[in-house]
Amino acid sequence: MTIYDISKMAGVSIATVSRVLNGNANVRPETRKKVLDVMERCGYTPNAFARGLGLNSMNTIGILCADSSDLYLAKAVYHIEQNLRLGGYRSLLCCTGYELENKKNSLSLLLNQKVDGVIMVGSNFIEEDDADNQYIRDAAQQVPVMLLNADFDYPNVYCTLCDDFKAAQEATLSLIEAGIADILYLYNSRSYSGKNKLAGYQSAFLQKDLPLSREYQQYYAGSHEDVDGICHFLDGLRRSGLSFHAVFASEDILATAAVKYARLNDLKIPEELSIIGYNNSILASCCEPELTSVDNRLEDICRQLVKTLIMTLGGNQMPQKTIFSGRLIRRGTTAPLNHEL
Amino acid sequence: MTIYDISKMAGVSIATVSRVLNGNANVRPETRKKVLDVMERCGYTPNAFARGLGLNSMNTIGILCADSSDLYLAKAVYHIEQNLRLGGYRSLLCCTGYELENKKNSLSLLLNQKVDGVIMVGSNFIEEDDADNQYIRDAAQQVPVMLLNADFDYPNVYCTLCDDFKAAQEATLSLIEAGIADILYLYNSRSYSGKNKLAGYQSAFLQKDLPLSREYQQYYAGSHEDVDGICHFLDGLRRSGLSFHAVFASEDILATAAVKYARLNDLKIPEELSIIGYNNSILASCCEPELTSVDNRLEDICRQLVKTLIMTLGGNQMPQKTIFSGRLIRRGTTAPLNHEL
DNA sequence: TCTCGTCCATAAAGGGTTTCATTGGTCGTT
DNA sequence: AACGACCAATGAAACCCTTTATGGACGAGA
Repeated sequence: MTIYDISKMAGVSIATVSRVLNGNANVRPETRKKVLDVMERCGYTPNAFARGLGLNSMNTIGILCADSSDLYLAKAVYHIEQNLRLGGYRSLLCCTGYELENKKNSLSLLLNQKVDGVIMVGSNFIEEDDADNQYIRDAAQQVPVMLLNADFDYPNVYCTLCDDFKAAQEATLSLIEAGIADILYLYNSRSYSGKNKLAGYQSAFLQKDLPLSREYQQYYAGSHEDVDGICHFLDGLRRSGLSFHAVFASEDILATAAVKYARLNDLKIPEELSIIGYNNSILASCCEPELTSVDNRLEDICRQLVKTLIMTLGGNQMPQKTIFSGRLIRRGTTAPLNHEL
Repeated sequence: MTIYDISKMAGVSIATVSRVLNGNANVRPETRKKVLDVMERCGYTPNAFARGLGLNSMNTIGILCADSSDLYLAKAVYHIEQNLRLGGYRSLLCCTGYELENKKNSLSLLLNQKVDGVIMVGSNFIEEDDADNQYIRDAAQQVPVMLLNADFDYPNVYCTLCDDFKAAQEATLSLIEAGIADILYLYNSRSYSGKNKLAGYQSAFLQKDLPLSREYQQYYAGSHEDVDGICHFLDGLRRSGLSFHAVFASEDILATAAVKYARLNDLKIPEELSIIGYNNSILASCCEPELTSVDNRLEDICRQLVKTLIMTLGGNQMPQKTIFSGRLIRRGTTAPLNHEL
């Protein structure tokens, strides 16, 4: 069942059928109806490959993400897919892992598949050594490249992100203003956004004229999902003599581990240990007490990112950077406002 | 840069170039090398659309899942994508939500896109009223349809699943054998696998000649992610006079809420309340104590499912049903083996 | 009559795959 | 040595199904 069959049955040429398919205005209403009727009757759908060949597009966007089973990335992928589909695009998902070589391979896989655009989910796609980012610049030569939560200045690369610096600063300030100065910053990523969070934490101390100690900025190198490992890590810090009355974590899972650590060591939350997480994920509500966490506007970011992409593909000029403000969601692991210890 | 350019530069016909591209054996090694050299030098990659048109396939599989931000479904999608990519296939992701109409729409979206196969992730794709499942049968007419954790008997439909009945039975038995008879079964899905779990729970009571009470089988209708809502739900049950010393939940999130409920009510785990979850997700390790949970072999299932699909696409005859056995992972929310209350 | 729009058809891309025919060489037979 | 059978390697051309540029037919208005 091809466009030829339809054209014959409707008594018109294939060009007219094509015009009907593509909503071209130059078709008399009667003709249009006739063609549509035949299509309907035959259950005809145009061949997607032939269409792709003709239009050089199958309305497909490539989504790159390191690990779509990660709570945060999964949510991002979900919202992106939703928005893309509503905009008439399909989502080709590619999980790359965290190694540069794999990221490059996955990217060229998508480009070979002739996607109309690429979305990179997570700031881990920006490499430390800028020379390594050539693969992004190369891709941007072919299609628009959208970065979620990363910042990269290059033509045809569009960034949509949360101001993690400010959000982290605000979260840290809220702890300081509650009278806590020994705040452990616990993080597990040195990506672009990871760095910004750390910088935000640091800036809060500078702003309050408090001393900043390297020992209070701890990087956890283990698996994202190893809650016990994180607990032990915290335990090790305490045993090594580090004393802290608050933990600010770069991810909810780290904060969750901190809650568990407090539980295991009979520390009262928030009186003896305040905890702030990041991402405001479902883990926040799984904790007892519930986690205070930074909401980094993932849903808004995804919506805006896809909107920018679709507009760009439509030939519109769009801003290359959009920044959202995070916000602190106060729950049970921090003292309520106006509360003095 | 087309196959014509390459053929000219290499001094062969396009047929030969195509043969080289597709690994056809009937090409002299020197000729092959010559062509490959030219391709390399020109950085040539064949046009995916043209290829799709010629082969009627772009090696793409459609993945349908209700909500890829759901912890469990996200993991499934992740493993499926990994295995597909390793097998040389691309993944077109489509999140459908839980409404039949949307599932149908998403499915025809994928079929119009001419995917080589469809994977439905989650037993919620099987409808209660079998007439509604016509959309699956229709799809199976066009491409192989793979169901994850669902059972559906129809030509060209392949099912890979966990024996949830047995796993749930085993989990329930382990509680009974620890001396607990008032076991609340808490579930939030009436899908195929949800029903099997419930039946497994029931059968354990029958097997032990214990009375089975409707009141101990509670369906939670609220949001998957509303931990507080679940807590309140449990609280309501207790207040209404229901007494239970164990909770067996059809999902870890429900079990997590039960842990929280115990915490809020100062119930000792597992002495006063034993809890078993399902899926053995990361939530299990976020709890304190850690959740005993049923591991339903998701990773194995995904691997097998994709293997079956790829073999089927390769023209091999494959079994239409593969069943894995779940296993109970004992952790802190149940009494250790040989422990008598 | 000439011009201009509207509607539609013809045919040419678009870039591969694949069938079929052809060539040239190897091998076995007589 | 001559011949035919057979096979590996290759090329020409058909085919896959659209989109779209070009231009023709036709009717209306000047």
